[in-house]
Amino acid sequence: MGISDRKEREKQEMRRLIIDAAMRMFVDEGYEKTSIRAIAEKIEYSPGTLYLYYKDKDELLYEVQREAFGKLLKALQAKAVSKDPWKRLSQVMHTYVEFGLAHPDLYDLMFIIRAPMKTAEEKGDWKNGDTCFEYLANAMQECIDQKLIRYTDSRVASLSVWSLGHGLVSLEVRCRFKVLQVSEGDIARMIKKSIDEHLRLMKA
Amino acid sequence: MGISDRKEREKQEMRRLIIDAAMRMFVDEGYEKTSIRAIAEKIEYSPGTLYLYYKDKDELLYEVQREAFGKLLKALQAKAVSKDPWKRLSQVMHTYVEFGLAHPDLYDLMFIIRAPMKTAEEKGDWKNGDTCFEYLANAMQECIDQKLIRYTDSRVASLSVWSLGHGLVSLEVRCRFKVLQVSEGDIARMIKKSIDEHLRLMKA
DNA sequence: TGGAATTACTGAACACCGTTCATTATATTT
DNA sequence: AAATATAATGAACGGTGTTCAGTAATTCCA
Repeated sequence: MGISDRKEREKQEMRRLIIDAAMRMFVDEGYEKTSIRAIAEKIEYSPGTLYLYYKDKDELLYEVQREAFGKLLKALQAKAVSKDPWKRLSQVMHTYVEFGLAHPDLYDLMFIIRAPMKTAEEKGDWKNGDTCFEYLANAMQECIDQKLIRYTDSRVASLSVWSLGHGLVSLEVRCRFKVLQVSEGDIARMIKKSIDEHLRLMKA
Repeated sequence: MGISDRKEREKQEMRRLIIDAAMRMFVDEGYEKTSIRAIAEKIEYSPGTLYLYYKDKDELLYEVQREAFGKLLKALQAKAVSKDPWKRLSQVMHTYVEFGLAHPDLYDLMFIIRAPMKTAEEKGDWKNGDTCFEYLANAMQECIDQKLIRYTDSRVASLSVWSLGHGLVSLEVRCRFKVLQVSEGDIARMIKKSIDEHLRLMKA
């Protein structure tokens, strides 16, 4: 049946059109400040139309988040590929933090804002987010298997390094490091050093 | 001049009335979900009146944030008082994380949400926030002076432990640890362990 | 003490927001 | 060509933060 195929294709194209516009606007203006009306205007449809393709703004964000995790995953697959798990762990961390600092608004909607998790809970999984975490967890597990680090519980170890990375990125993008009274360039250097030092301390 | 004294006193009382209501409601419902109208109704004034005492919602948050940091500071002064800087460092970290997990909505408006920093930038300082950070920085500096830890740069060391603590709390309160597929109780234990392990690794 | 001036407060109005739904336009099927 | 099914619309609903002309209360001064 050719017609329903085309209909399905057109529907997917419409969803793409919406998501592309939404992603660009979320990144340019932030999630909260981007209105459904503004997205609709950008793609030259009426506000109501968006609701024929996505059930609410939260679902829109869920999709954008999924794509954002896809980007992070691609970055990991490109830059964190060392066979040596210890090296790979370091690559994962630096890639993660660099991604966050380079795309603060994407990072925001992936890891900081509250909204999206509503839909994520309903759908029962955190698309691509899971995969990104596994990337870290695998490197960590291999490190422990090969007794390269001083942790024994790989879950706690993963929790720690992820939290450190997230803490560094999120305090930075939310301007909380202003309290340090240090120039932006210095902060960037200190963030890198912070990761390296932590990895150094972990080393068996 | 007694009258203008009383006027000033009444003005301060009014500001207290507003802030107390705002804080309670921010904590109960969150910042975004608390409307100016709702605060006004709670204290039985019209919405416009609030604007005679605070210039916008952001300034309201700035004040609430200041009080929240006051609470954290009090907690630190109560629970992190060991003479031994190493012990004190551990007390600071555990107090910080316990505070965040016990008061997630306060923590939210202190360290996570974007809004308040606008006013903080205008006012040029982060009231009480600075003092809380100094509490950590001092303990850290003493540790380094006494060569108790393997860091050399106290700023990087402070950055690291704060980021770790913040990462743990904020990923938890924003439900990102769901990816771990672990029960809430276990996560709480892993968070504590994560801090202890990190301190252990830091030890000289 | 009584009228003028100052201060405090109000609440309707403005320009937004996410979302819904009866209506209209388009496309497909019979 | 008419009937049906699908797609899109945009006005309307109940909400938001904020402003401001108008009113009520208080203080001041003759």
